[in-house]
Amino acid sequence: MKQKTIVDIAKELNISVSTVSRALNNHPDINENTKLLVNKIAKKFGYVPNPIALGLRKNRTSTIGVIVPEIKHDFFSSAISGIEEIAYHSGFTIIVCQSNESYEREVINTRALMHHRVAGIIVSISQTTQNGDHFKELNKHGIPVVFFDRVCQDVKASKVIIDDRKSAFNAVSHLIEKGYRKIAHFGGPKELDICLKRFGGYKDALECEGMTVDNSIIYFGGLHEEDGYTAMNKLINENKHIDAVFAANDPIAIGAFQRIKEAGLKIPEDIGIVGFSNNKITSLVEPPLTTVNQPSFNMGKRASEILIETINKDNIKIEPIVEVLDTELIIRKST
Amino acid sequence: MKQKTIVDIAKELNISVSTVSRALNNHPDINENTKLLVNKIAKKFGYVPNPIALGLRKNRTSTIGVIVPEIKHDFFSSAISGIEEIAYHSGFTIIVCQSNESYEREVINTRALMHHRVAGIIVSISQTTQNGDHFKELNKHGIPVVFFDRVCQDVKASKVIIDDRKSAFNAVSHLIEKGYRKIAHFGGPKELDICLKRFGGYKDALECEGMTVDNSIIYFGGLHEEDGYTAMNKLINENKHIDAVFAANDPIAIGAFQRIKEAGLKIPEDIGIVGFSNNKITSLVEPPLTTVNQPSFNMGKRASEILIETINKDNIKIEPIVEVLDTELIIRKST
DNA sequence: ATTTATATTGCAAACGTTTGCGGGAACGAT
DNA sequence: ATCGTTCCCGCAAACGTTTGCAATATAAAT
Repeated sequence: MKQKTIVDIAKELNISVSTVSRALNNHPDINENTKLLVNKIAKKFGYVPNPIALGLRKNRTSTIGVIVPEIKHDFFSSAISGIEEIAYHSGFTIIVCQSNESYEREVINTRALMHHRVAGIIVSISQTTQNGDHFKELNKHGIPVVFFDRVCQDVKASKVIIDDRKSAFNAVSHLIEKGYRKIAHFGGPKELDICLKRFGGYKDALECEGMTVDNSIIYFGGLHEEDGYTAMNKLINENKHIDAVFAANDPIAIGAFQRIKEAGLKIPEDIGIVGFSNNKITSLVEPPLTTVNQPSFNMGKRASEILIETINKDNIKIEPIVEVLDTELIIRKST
Repeated sequence: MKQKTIVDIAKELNISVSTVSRALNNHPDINENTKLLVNKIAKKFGYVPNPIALGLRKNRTSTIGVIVPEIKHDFFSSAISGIEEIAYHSGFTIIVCQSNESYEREVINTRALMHHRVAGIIVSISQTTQNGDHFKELNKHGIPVVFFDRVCQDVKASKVIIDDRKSAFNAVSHLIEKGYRKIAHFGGPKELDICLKRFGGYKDALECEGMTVDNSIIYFGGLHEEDGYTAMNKLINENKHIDAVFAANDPIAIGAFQRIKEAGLKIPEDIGIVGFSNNKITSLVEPPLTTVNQPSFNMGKRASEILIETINKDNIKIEPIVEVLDTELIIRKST
């Protein structure tokens, strides 16, 4: 079974394809009556414009590329959900790629999307990305980019972010307020800007209260559970005395959490703990974790909206938008 | 900046585009030497074939469509991860859509992917899908489909599934073995085949031990946490005495879990509980949940592999493959 | 009646590929 | 010298659209 084309419609009505094309696009040159006729036949034929032919003609498709480090992570999958939701209602489809935290793969994906002539790209960069040249290439080809959460500082593009520093500041201030005094920090990879900012917020909070930052209870590592676990493990083995942990994200917090429980220490009495992102899981562990709510779904939605606006503005150069979404400290039983 | 095309290469070498095309495709008609030349210039120009032009010509792209109920659910996002992983290494990109458990949207997505001339589609159907006609349309257009987990029985297509009945049987048998006698079942929507099968396994296990199935402690509802919570809530309010719960999936189990704890009942002493899917979270609650491990990532991978094989076999009609992946009962502290 | 403006349509090129067919050159065989 | 092969290459159509330009018809203005 073959799809009908405008050629079929043209033949059916004994008119030219150009007239059909214009009629379908509601071009003012075309007689209202023929428009009616054309649309009637189009409906009858179940005509759907071929997006590929269109893509070839316009040298651009109505597809949005999405690159994230790992699809299966809570934060990213709900962001993708948000992106898809908006895209769907605007007639765009999304192509999803994962970089697996590898710079090389991110570059390959970016190029592949470019060659696919996507209308735009939404990306949260990989841990190992130090250089944004591949995104600058996109600009040269007129493909707009929107970053979310993990942004590339040296690329001029719209960004949807949160105030990591302030959010971390609030989280740690809360710990201090609760009376915790020896607060460890389990950070993510130093290469990641957001991790540095969260670390910055941690320092701000301590200094704000005249407390000293003690480098011997600060660790930087990966973003996963095992990283939190090993950090906590070290602390315990080395007999470092702490009474609270501020983790750069929830998985790290959960890892630390497990090691703390294994050690027979009580949360929040012996050790307080706060995570970052408000992953589903944080509300379900016992005790539930205090964490910073990061509006993943909405970040995806906003990124999608901004990108689509930019696409529709077309050639008009618009200034990049930097949108900072609100976070909220969710205080639960772990502090 | 414009991408170079084979026309540019042809001009550069003063040969025809057809020769360039054939040279790049390693056609036997072409002289080895010119092949070398063409490839040299292609490399020099950074030539990348335009997938859109190719798509138009072949009336098919190298894109795989994926339709899932909700991207953000653990099970689906890791399946997508697996799909993408395989697709990436085979030179395919994936377009991801979500049906939001809506039949209508699933149909729309299916059609949209068809019009996008995807090479094939991987799908896990929505809760509300009773009818597979939209998938049969795909067959008519020669677009292969692979179902995973939630399959459409009346459509002839490859499937990657688990043995839901047997897995449920094992889970419930385990409960019985542990000495539980009044085992409730919190099922998902009856429209969903996998839920019926899990219910079937539950019954099998009871009957196998000569126990009677008591409809008053069996509930069917949604697949979410709140559904498990309300089911458990009812049971408690109505003073129904049970000593174990077999839930159709992990979120339901977690919901029940929370209500049980709220009631001050001890797990596993007062009530045993087993879930289904081995979502990340089940290992982190206290006590960790016994559950059935469902290899989501691998299901995605296999679905992807099978689809790509089918695509590459092209016109050759191959018999649908039904692949049943192994599950494993993960026994933890909740039973 | 002639010119001018307006409304409506069609022609053909273009987007970047692939591919069936035809054809010239070189070579060996007769 | 003629023929048949083999090797290599080019022409042109095709995939489904859009769009600048030309063309026709009709109406209005002079």
